[in-house]
Amino acid sequence: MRQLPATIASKLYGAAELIAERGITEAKMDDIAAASGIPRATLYYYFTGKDEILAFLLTDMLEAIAGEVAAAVGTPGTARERLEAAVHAQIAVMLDQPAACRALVGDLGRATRLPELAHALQEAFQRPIEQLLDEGAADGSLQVQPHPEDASLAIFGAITVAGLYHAVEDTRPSAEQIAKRVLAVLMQGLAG
Amino acid sequence: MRQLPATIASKLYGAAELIAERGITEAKMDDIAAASGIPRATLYYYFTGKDEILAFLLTDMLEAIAGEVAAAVGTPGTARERLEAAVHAQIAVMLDQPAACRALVGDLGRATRLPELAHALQEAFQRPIEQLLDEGAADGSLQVQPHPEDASLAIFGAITVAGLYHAVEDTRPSAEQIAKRVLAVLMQGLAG
DNA sequence: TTTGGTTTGTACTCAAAGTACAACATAGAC
DNA sequence: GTCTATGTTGTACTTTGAGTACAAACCAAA
Repeated sequence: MRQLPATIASKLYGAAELIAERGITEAKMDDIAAASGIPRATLYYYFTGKDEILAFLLTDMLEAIAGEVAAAVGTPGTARERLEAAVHAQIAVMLDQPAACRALVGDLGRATRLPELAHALQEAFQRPIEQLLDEGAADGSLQVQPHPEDASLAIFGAITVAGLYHAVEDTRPSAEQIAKRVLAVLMQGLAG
Repeated sequence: MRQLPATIASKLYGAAELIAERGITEAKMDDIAAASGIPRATLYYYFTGKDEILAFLLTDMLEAIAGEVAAAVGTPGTARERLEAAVHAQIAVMLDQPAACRALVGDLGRATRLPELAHALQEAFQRPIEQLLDEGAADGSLQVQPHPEDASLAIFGAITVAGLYHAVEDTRPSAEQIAKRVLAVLMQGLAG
């Protein structure tokens, strides 16, 4: 995939809705060209094929999430406050591009190989969160986690599924609402 | 899709690994036939196409999860104990068919329309869990949840992502291990 | 042994992904 | 200005594989 001009990148989001609606298989290259306003030949000039278009959307979103999460983690405050900020950040990014989210859940396997995704996720999300859990254990704002990898995975899952669900359904509460509710469960726990 | 003989259904799982590895697009109908030992023409006799094969794997797994979860929920004990049992049950089902899980995350959109999945999930998982949360609030074993829908979504997400992650990676702890760790976070919460 | 569903092989059609390539546009370099 | 690189796009072509058609064989039960 060639270095992508910003104009093209932004136009592509115009096709995300289409891909989300039909799935990448039913969204023909001609349709994507029409929906994005980028001629078919140009698409093939920049991308090796359909899958790479999806891959672009995915990495774009992962980078956005990674960036926002990193920013939130780098903020001053207790580990707990920063964790809350990170959760808000991820949900905000997802709800910012609901169509891309829907397109991606539907066709994840065509955007990336799953083990690579797992790896990218670790870098973008798990690692910073694990660090936060560590720091929280130190500053007392969070509990000590015997298995921080699994804890961060559970956190990521809770956020992501909640975000995706609200991106798929259109009954969309604000990002703040969702984050608040997910955090309520994650922070307080379920036990009575 | 015609009523499927058990012999065919079971053979299909033999193709799940292939589909997981290559993705449904790269797994050609001929390959699926070869991998499952079901002749191509027979596949087309029972299924309208590739997607329906995937749909079969999905509904099969959802039914298994729904069944096990329902059983766990129907058990005697406090709501909390039953919730823990339900979590164990879901993870056990997922790790029982890791290949099908991987195949499905990769190509969810070809197995079902996403809104329908959201709906099926509500029936199979969210509803029983919400009920459990209610009962837990009543018997004191679980906290009162102001937004049980979102709470059950977060629970589902935490479990599912943890399960999928371990199904994709091959560093597979036992279902019990995973369930225990996810539950530790969910029950105790993160706050210090 | 006949009838109706199941199972399977073979041959065919057709949509669309991807490729090839030429024409045109644009912008620095000289 | 004109030359040259690279970017942009239209058009025509190739190829792959999904799905279909259909007939032959196979059962199982009436």
